[in-house]
Amino acid sequence: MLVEELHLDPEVARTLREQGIEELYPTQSATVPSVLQGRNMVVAVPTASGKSLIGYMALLRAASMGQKGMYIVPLRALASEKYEELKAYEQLGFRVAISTGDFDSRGDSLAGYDIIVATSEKADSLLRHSAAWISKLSVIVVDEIHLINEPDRGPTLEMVIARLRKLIPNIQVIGLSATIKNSAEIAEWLDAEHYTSEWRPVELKQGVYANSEIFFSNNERRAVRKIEEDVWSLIHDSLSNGGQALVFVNTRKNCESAAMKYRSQMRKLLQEDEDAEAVSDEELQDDLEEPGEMSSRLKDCVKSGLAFHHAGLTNSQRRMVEKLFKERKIKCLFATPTLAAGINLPARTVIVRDLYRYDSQLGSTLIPVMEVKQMCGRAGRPRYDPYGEAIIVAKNREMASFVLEEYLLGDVESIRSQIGNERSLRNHVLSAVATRLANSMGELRDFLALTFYAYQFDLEALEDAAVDALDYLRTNGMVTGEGEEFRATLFGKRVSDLYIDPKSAITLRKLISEFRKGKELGLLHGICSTPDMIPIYARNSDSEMLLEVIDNRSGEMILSFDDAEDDMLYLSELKTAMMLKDWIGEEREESILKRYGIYPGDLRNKAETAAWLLYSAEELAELSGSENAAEIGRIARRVEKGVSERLMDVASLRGIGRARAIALFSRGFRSRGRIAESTEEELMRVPGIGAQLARSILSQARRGRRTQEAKESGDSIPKDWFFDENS
DNA sequence: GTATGAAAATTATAGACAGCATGTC
DNA sequence: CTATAATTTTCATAC
Repeated sequence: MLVEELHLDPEVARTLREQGIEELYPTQSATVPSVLQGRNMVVAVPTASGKSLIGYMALLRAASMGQKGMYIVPLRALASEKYEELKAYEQLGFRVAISTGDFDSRGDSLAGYDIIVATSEKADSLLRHSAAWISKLSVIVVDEIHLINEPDRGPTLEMVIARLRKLIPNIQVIGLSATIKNSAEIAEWLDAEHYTSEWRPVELKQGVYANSEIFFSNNERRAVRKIEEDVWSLIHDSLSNGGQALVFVNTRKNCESAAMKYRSQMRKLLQEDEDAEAVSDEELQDDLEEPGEMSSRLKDCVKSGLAFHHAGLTNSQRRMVEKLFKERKIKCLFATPTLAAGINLPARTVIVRDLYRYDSQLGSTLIPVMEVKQMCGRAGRPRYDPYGEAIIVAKNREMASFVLEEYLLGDVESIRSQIGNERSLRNHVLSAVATRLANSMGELRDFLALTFYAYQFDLEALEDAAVDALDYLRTNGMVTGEGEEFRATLFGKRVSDLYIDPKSAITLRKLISEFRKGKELGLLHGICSTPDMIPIYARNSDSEMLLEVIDNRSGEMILSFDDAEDDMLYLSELKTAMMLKDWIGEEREESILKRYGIYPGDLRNKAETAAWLLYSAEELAELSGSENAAEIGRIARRVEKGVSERLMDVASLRGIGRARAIALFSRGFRSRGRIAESTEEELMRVPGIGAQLARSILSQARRGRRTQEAKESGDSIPKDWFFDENS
């Protein structure tokens, strides 16, 4: 179908043509006309088959009628990707915004925008804050709607959809899904049309490799020349035909060791290829320069034309690796599932090396068919590759026939609502009550009736579980009111707004009242014991050291080891707390990474989460009138930046983080005042500070001197912790 | 007693959202 | 088809 047959606004049609979209893909032709009539739609098709455009059309239709639309995605990185794509439509006069936890469009409010891209949690948070513009939404596009099946994050997505449908009964819902067994059931739940297809713009050949031979699902076979070992043979096969390879493995360690292992072969291969473009030194210097052994291994690999990609990399390292792969300066990439469902990074050849993955609950398990399909779906770059090839590696013939049967020809799993669990209900029941969506059991029931759970299973059971959650919230002072009517307390409302788990809030409350000077470790440990923080893993060999800390520093703790339900878990929490303590000490990052056996990405993630929880603790402390609020706030800011008490003054300058604060301090610039008295030339002699930054911090320091005193603020008014109600 | 090396036992294991106020080389 | 790689400990053997 041609774009002009859609009878679009001529301006919209012209913009599409400018992007090279003249003719729609079959998937789009089959769905866009209905979408443009305002119908609900669930589209379950492979990745990279032009799903997003279906959503964009719905958003553009709404915008051209003066209404708002929201595009909901599961990852921050995806939000940026969609935001960049949607910005192309700003020339039509529409305004596009992005809103995620770490990045917001400039401007005070989202009210002035026509299209808003947000993560599911951010969308939930916006709903909790009851922004007035929400009622102006006329369409939501839910990308990767099958993630409703995720135990941790699925409930949020499901609740956001249910809430928006409750709030705006006529809202148009576009659900974009991977191919799953029961996508029709999702469509029925949403009163939507249902479309599913296996069509892709690039042909995909899927096969199993065993004994130097690939067996394709279409019954073709191909022998692969064996070079040293199986995986390298497959990579070599693809690369020597001008392709790129993306190899999925099951652990970070495997990911790195595989990349390291093939460096020399890769270099040899690159030397034979004349038009191979090497990675320049500047690129290596600027963007991959991070402390730690992993970072130097990564640099080593990139120089050889291959790389690894997992969540232990910092975000800048990840973006850099992705960019180099897109530019074809990296020919072969080993990845954990980070790349399976993440941003769009296709390769000619996808190799699935491992089908088993360790699960802390179940031990070693086969990974879901859906996930393998997602990985395989990354094969074949539209417009560049003639076809894509996805190959699953099997140990032997028996395994190969199992793989063919179950993974290549078999059904994809069904998805199930996950909101029934305790954690999900205490979170979302609180938010429903706090936003006045549900003021009584009847209203709560009406709301729950709109969930996929109620559609798929049974509203009665859900209601019973919700009553339990409500009791929990009541006994812990977050919900009040007897009998039929209930409402959130001030405490409950704040917990909902801060977006923390009610269970975390209860821990924070204890920490706030029992925190004293000298109990920083205890505070940090308490933060690490909340369900919102996933602690770093404590190895067996860490136990001795950790138990010693418990013996010698029990005075610094707030939650004691003796009361712990799970000893190993307590040790993990304590280890995480100690890592954070070092982070806000002046320990070198490199030695922290080594001491705790973690990667730079983990350190940043834990610090970010801890800073958020400490900020929440500060807010709750203020709410209760606790005198600990200010001190907890200071620790929150230190964790955010990773600096010690004495570095705080210098680190409060914009552009100065951990490393530069230490560098400045050690060269005598110990305060903003001291910096204000210096010159740009002097500052530039400090490593890591260039001309631009020197000018910026100098002017900040000088300006800051004048406004310092004005910033002193008064104490908060003490309020009853438990029973103070919403007005 | 101790050096050596192979075999056996043990250890460890993917990912990533949110508050709030603004922006480095 | 409830895995596997890396690391540490154990143990047999030779000197």
